[in-house]
Amino acid sequence: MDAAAIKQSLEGSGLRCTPQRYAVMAFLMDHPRHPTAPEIFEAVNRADPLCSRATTYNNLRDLVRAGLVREVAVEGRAARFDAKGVRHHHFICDRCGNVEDMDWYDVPKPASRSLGKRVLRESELIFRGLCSKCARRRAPR
Amino acid sequence: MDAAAIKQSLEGSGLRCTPQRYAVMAFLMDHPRHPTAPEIFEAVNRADPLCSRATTYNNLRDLVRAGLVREVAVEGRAARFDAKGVRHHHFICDRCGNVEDMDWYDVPKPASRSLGKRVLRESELIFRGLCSKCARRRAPR
DNA sequence: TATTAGATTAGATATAGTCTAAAGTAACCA
DNA sequence: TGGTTACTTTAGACTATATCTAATCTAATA
Repeated sequence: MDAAAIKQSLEGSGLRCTPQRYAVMAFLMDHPRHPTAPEIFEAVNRADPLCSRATTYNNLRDLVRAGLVREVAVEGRAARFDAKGVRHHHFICDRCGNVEDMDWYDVPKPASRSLGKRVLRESELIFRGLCSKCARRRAPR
Repeated sequence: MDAAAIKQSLEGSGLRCTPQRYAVMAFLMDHPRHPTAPEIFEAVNRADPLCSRATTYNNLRDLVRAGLVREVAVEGRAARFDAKGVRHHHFICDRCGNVEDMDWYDVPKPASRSLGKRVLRESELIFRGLCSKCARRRAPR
């Protein structure tokens, strides 16, 4: 996605396109591997040493609020983020903790009785097991 | 679940039943609301002020490794835990962040082509939206 | 241009989790 | 029983992650 498109999606969501916010968004689109907040900060701050931690975190929050970015549900202590692009599920490796994307498919919704008064917005799947690298190590040949 | 049963499940998993480990396990069984690690520590430490933070965290790790406790995948910075009992999915409220249990049902597995060399152990669902309390506040009446 | 709302900054602070070294406890075996 | 060993706990230091604060800057707009 090019600069103009990013700018447009920010402004379309009511966010000013500041250089710092742009940098966060661009990094997320270039790195669809669910980077952690510290990784994002480190990368953005390396490119622009004046961009502070607070700004990076503020922008991540703003982008999530605006619906342009998703915070990924994983265990582990650093928050992980994902620019919303193609829908996908997640595979979390039991052993190394890596989070990988899995093809999207629709999931049967819960019975409305079990849903109660809750308002359902979306359903995502988390698969667990061993990623291909760890599976290879575990059962070599 | 009574004391003997907890003791038995610990020892059946190769863990000594120490007073501190027992306290963590008993707290999790009594509070199936996915408490955070700090909440667990605070409760256990209140009952037994000598039980240290390191011990609580070590025991949580041991219980997860032994398969008696599950670490719940949520965004947010404090780890949340859940004694393994009845299988269930999770509903996370967009607004207040609370994690609630949802009835279990089996989920279609991913195509083996998309799975590749990964080894799948389990699949769990995360529903997102508004919990009943927040839904009421949002759309009163 | 003046006003105002929104953003950014550095650094302090808060919160969560891990590590260390010493001491304590339980299992086991001669 | 006593000795050996592996496991466990403890307090507190330390690290990592995230948020807050107050001052300053920037951009939109009247």
